[in-house]
Amino acid sequence: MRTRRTENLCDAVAGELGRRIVAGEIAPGQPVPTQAELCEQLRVSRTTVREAMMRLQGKGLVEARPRDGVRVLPTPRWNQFDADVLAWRTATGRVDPDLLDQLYEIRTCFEPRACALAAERSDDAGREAIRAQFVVIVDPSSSSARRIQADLAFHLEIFAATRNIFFVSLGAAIKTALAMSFRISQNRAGISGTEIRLHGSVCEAILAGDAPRAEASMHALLHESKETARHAAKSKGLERDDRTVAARARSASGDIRPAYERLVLRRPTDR
Amino acid sequence: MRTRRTENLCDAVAGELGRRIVAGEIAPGQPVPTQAELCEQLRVSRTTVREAMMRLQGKGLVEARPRDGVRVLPTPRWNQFDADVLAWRTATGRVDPDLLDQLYEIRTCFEPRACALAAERSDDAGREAIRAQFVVIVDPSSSSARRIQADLAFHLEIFAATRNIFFVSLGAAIKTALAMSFRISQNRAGISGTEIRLHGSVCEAILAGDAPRAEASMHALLHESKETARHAAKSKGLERDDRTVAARARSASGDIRPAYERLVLRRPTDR
DNA sequence: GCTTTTGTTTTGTATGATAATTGACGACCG
DNA sequence: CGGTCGTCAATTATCATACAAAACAAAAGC
Repeated sequence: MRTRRTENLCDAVAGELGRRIVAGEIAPGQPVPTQAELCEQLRVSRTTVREAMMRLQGKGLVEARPRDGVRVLPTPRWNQFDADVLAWRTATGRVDPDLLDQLYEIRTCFEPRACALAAERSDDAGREAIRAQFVVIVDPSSSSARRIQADLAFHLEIFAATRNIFFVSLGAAIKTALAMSFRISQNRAGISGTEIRLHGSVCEAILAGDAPRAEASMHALLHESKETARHAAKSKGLERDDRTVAARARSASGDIRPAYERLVLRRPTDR
Repeated sequence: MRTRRTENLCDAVAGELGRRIVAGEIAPGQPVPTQAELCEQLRVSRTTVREAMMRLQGKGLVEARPRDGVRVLPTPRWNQFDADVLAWRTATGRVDPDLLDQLYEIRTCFEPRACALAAERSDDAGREAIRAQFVVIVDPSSSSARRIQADLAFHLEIFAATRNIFFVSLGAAIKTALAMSFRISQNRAGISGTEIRLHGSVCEAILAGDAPRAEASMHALLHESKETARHAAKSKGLERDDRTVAARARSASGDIRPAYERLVLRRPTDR
């Protein structure tokens, strides 16, 4: 794997504020605490707060103006296709059924067409990458986590095979939300036989270069998996996943300092 | 209109660097000048350079590491659906035919389905907004600029009518690129009769709540307009548009200071 | 009553100092 | 000869502080 660079302070602060905002703790139009207040609350310098704020500004979450402070922008201004924003939206610990529905709606636009393009344009390496992930999915000895990972990679490899940078970027953006969706679906029952069969159909069609069938199969797969996810989300709203639960607890308590310190594993200099 | 807040230094620097990067002046994997060098080149403080860098980092354009400096990430890591990134890509002054093709490819995924959803879900206000823009498009007395603006608004209103936040956000992201595309198509011949008719067909179908027809009409419109744009882009690559040409000239000369000063209309303190 | 001025609050920018990270190189040891 | 470890230096990361600029509000002056 890649060297996992230690998350720096600015990342942590941006994540903290970003999660608070997308969770709706500060309503659109409302002001975020002033930079001076955030310095105190989070025990970091104003430089760091400002750098974090710049990130949020770049994602369209907030807007700053002198004297008025920093205010949360209306949700249509948010860059919903930003990987961080989408990840923060799924980090609340509970499943947002609205998000799930809207996500399937756009996936239904994209993924069938991506399959068609992949069938037409993929090279040997691309096809092999897709096939390899499918093998893991059907392998009965795969653990649940491993299968979820492969399912995710399967979809991402299809995007990569389209040779259209927008599809690739879209995959990266929804990656986290996709993983959440898969976790919900495969909650404990594991993946259904129907879904495995449909994955196989998609895979075969792409390998065979059969664009229409690839498109149709993915369409069917999305329909099937949407129903599964919806049922799973309704019956029980995903309650374990350590990091997520911790985040929720912190968020509920309103206390950020201890959580922040846990996050970066050290304290800023005490004076 | 809205009060156009004066662009601040950090915005200008982020834009300058962002444009350089997406224009390919610094290849992926290559290092951006160090923050100290950028301070000198752009005549701004390191604070400002760093804040701009944070914005670029948030968009996945670059990654910073101590000792190694800031390096441009490979293009698949870029957030291609970020409004700024897409705007910078279209700010080069010349039309990138590859971008145009890929853009049409994703629009073909999205927009027909958006029309179907709009036909199913739009309320009176939404339908009226779409109709109003169509009226401007067909009005023979509309100026070219006005018609381009209305064409853009027409498509954005359709996204808004889907009541799916992802479509809305997508519209905002591709807005600038869409405008560029329209400018190319309507270069001097104006909008074609066929395109006007197809716009009408889309509009009617949505107002009538006829989802399949709305979808099909938009599909046809995209096909038609793609051909038009491709021809226009081939025959002549869009050569006027003051701001754009200025940006290209600056970019070619490699001199950034005068351009930057023009941008913010004043000099930083000379000491 | 209207305009102007002045003040206040908040973000914006600059500067300098110090800490942390990490790649490169070389010393040391097996 | 080869590998491991430590030292050094370059660069970003963080902090503290000061002042500038913008925007709004209230007071002052006509």
